Amino acid sequence: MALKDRIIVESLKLFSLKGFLGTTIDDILKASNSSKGGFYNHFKSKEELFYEVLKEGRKIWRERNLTGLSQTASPLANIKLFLENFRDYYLKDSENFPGGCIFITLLVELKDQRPHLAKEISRGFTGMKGMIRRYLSHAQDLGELQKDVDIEAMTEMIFNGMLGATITYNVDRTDKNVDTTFNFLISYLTNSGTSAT
Amino acid sequence: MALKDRIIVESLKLFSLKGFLGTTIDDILKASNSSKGGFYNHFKSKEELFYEVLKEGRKIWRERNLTGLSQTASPLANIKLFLENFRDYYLKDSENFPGGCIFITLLVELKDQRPHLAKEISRGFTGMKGMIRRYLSHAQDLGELQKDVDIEAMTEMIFNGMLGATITYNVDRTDKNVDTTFNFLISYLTNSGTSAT
DNA sequence: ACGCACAGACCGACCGGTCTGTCTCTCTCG
DNA sequence: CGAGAGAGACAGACCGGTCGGTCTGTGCGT
Repeated sequence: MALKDRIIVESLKLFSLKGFLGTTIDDILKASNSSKGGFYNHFKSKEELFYEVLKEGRKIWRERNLTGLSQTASPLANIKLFLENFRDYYLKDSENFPGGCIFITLLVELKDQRPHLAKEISRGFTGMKGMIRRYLSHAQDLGELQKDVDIEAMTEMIFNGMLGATITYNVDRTDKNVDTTFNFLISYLTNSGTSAT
Repeated sequence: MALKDRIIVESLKLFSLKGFLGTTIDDILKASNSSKGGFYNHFKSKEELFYEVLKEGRKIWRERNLTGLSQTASPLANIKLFLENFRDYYLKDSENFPGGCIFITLLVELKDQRPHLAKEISRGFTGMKGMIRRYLSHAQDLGELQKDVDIEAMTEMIFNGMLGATITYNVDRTDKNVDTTFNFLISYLTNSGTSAT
């Protein structure tokens, strides 16, 4: 693998563990077996690396969470699959994210210290929340969800539940809590369906 | 106010905004209008300050969240009051926590960089989750909650929902999302009660 | 006169970033 | 085909600034 890619991949892991400001250039150089000259030949600053790492992180996020989702499947099935993907293939991907979800780590670290970088991260969260809302709304339109379900409240609840479970998992690294939360969300969706048993 | 207290109070705000490692001694000295000599006369290291700030933060947390809770009231009423306290008096306390909940900020920052400090923080979260579980369990014993309610799942859901909503609020500072989430949790508790309307 | 509370100069370590130099690959021209 | 010039890739010394922490000194209350 070429140096530039090696730097990005190793930085992704380091940022996930120590954040952006907490990771030094020397940390990155050691992990990617390079030097200052090698680094600044490919990136004009640490901040430019940030954007490239964010792009790579998002690519992996999509691979883990969006595989299997389809236009043809029902919206309700899609959102359940998304929750399962997130739980089984994203959260527990300690290969790419040894310190847990990199987006939360960076968002919390940078929101008041580098607002312009944090803003870029939060666009991803806005997008994810929008996706949840669209699926729910579409499901209700198709009659898959009961008419009296409050789409906005359910969106917030699913989103915040996922966020909280992610942090809990990042900290204690046990499956139990996160599995319990995701199972609750999935079964709540099932019970809100029109063919609830 | 004496210098030591001034340093602790200002550090609380700064830690909430920039984290522990992101806040420099000079930041603290400027905010508390002091000098190196003044600081190290009261604290033998930055890490010692951490513990004192954590203690102060917890004191404020208890003041905001536990007022009104009583042994005599019903457990279900207590947990609902707790949720309202958290939403109205703790989360929105930008006086003491201008950067949002200090415990989450510090936990995310330190979990892989200063594990022994993070461990101390996470004890607080464990305690809060235990409190929720005890209230729910007690409520079910008293017949306030339906027998088929899964206490463990509900505990995780409330806890993770609060956690997620707190981060969401820290980032976008709008009441709407957090209010929606807390209203959902409170009404879900109500609907799980034996006297549900 | 003694001791606590504080001020601020100072220290070695480390930060992000620059700069010079070397090595190697490729393209050009006789 | 081969010599040499140019360019990109990388190594590492170096720079000014900042970090947490130390040390000396000073003023003040007792």
